[in-house]
Amino acid sequence: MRTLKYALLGLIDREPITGYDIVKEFESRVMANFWYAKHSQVYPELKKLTDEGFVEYKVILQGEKMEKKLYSITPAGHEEFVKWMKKDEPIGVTPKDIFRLRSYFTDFISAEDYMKLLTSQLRMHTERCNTLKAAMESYHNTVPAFGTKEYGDYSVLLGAIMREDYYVSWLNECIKNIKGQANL
Amino acid sequence: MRTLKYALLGLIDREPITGYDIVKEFESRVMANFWYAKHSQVYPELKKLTDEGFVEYKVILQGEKMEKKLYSITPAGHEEFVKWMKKDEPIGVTPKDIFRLRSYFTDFISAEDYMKLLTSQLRMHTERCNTLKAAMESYHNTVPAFGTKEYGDYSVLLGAIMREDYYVSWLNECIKNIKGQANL
DNA sequence: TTTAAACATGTCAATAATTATATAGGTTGC
DNA sequence: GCAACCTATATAATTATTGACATGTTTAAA
Repeated sequence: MRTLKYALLGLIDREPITGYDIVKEFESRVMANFWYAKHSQVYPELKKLTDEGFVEYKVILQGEKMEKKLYSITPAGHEEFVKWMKKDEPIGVTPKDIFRLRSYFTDFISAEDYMKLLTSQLRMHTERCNTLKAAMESYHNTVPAFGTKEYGDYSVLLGAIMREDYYVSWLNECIKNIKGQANL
Repeated sequence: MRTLKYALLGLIDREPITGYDIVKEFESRVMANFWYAKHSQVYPELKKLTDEGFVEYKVILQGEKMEKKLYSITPAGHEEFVKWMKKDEPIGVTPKDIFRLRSYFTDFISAEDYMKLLTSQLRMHTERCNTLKAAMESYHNTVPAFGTKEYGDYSVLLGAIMREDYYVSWLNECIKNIKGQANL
């Protein structure tokens, strides 16, 4: 399906951007909540998109010698991206989750050991949740206007917070269930 | 990290099982909620696990001629699996989500077109959610005892329902936000 | 001034995962 | 009898992803 292709086209369509800055976007608080790629995947894909005529670049200088490639979208690239944006896709397989895999096999672990894992997960997800909620505060309880970049940011941030909230709830539910049975 | 390895070891550790039935487990209502693999990934992995001495198999006959391999765990395999079960791992990167990628780029789509996608997603996730809730009814509001296979099933099913519930809530929130702005 | 961190781009090998192709036996119902 | 579907295993080709290797520049702080 080559989804990375569309992630790159979208970013480049917004404004000209370098490969390096694309990677930084993937590492950002907002984008990392639903997509990411390492630079070793991004640079080859940019090359491919250039070959296909969806993007183009001009070399600019940073300082005296250091070159960077500023990518921008071509008309063909914009068309390709907008076409993909409108496509309604089936939800497909649910994402993999290693901790759930362990939870499924709890018949091979003691309640004590599993409880340690649960509380550790709870701590980590609570922390991530708090980070996301702190980021949300910059919106001051106002939903940005649809059609702006800010609305996209807001919308996925809201989704990420809700996801972490539910995960924390699930972990708490598991802890409660086991405590109710085993007096730990 | 070779997580598939541990998914297979766990299934085989419970009771001897064929590759075909492992694939069926991955497609089942319960396991598909957190892990899956195609047969083309499972068979080579089983071969590898056999070479490594973590599992072994005996050939049995189905009918007159048809052979199948019944895999069972070795002591080394059991040890390897239990060691992994106790391992506390960082939560790592959040799972990728194509619909969220589209939501992030809503500045390239009309409110009408995006609303179509939202309602379609809502329909699909609601349906999945209802299927999961129907499966949950078999527990008759009773949490199975920790340490049983049933507890593992219950625990991940609960998590899956909570996940779909939150996703539906997020979609509804998005729909509400856009309706509030655009009078669609 | 030197040095550490960030900027900037790339390739390669290995692993992980998907899709497609191949083969063949077994069961059910019409 | 045979078609449709399920059981059962396997490989090939392709795509996705990671981690390591490789190289050099610029900036800001110590």
